[in-house]
Amino acid sequence: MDGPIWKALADETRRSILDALVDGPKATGDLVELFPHLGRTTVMMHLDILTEAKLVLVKREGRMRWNHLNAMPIQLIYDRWVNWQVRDATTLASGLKSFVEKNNSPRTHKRKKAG
Amino acid sequence: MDGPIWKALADETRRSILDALVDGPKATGDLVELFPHLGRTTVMMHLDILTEAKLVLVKREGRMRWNHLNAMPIQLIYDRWVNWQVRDATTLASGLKSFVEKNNSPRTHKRKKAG
DNA sequence: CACATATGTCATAAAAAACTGACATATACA
DNA sequence: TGTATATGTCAGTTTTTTATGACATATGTG
Repeated sequence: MDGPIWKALADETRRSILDALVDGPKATGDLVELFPHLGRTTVMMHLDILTEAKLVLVKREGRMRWNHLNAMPIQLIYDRWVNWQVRDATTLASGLKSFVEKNNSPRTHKRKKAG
Repeated sequence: MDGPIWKALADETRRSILDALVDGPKATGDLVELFPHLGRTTVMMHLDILTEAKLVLVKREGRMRWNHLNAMPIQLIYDRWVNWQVRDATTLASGLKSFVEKNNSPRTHKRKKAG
């Protein structure tokens, strides 16, 4: 249900795009210039993904496409997080807290490093 | 920097694992039983990703591995979100709000549906 | 020790996501 | 109309992620 939001936020480039939109709406071309290492098609694909997640709202003016930030969907994530916090407080009180303090780098088995 | 957290949360199975751990720590085998459509190796891979993101903390007892939820990293995401909210309030006041209300389904160009 | 159990590691296959070039459309403006 | 500009679409490759089977280690118990 909220899957698309998480997927949208999982990519570093897309999070950067959202950051760039915090100061106000930007045209697609303006955004493309912010990512010199990426092609225009790529940036547009990221914008589509953000738009499907409703994190970006699009307004057209002539041949310009203005991309607006929409922070509302993050509310959903926030709600989920609040639930965790409340229940986690209980978990901490019941013994996990001391474990966390004593056992900071548990180091499980190895995983191949990405790249 | 907080990339691993977002990546970890992007997957539905991993979010379910975190939900399952809210009630308290679980052994790896217990978690495997919660996902009958997945193999043990797969669940362990997800646990590794969650552990690297520090969303899950591991405690060993004999041959048992107890996986604990750790909600702390979400605080980082929360902080980022709060900043957005504050600045978004400004954005809304300066005209985006009426746009959002009038223009609910902007519908950009088509993207192939996943699957 | 012999055996069951729980977890750890590795190589590989399948699926999904990221990225791109080439071409298409649509608007502005002389 | 002709041309420049900004965005839209498509087909394809590359990279990353997800998933799994086969085998290894490590612990508990008779």
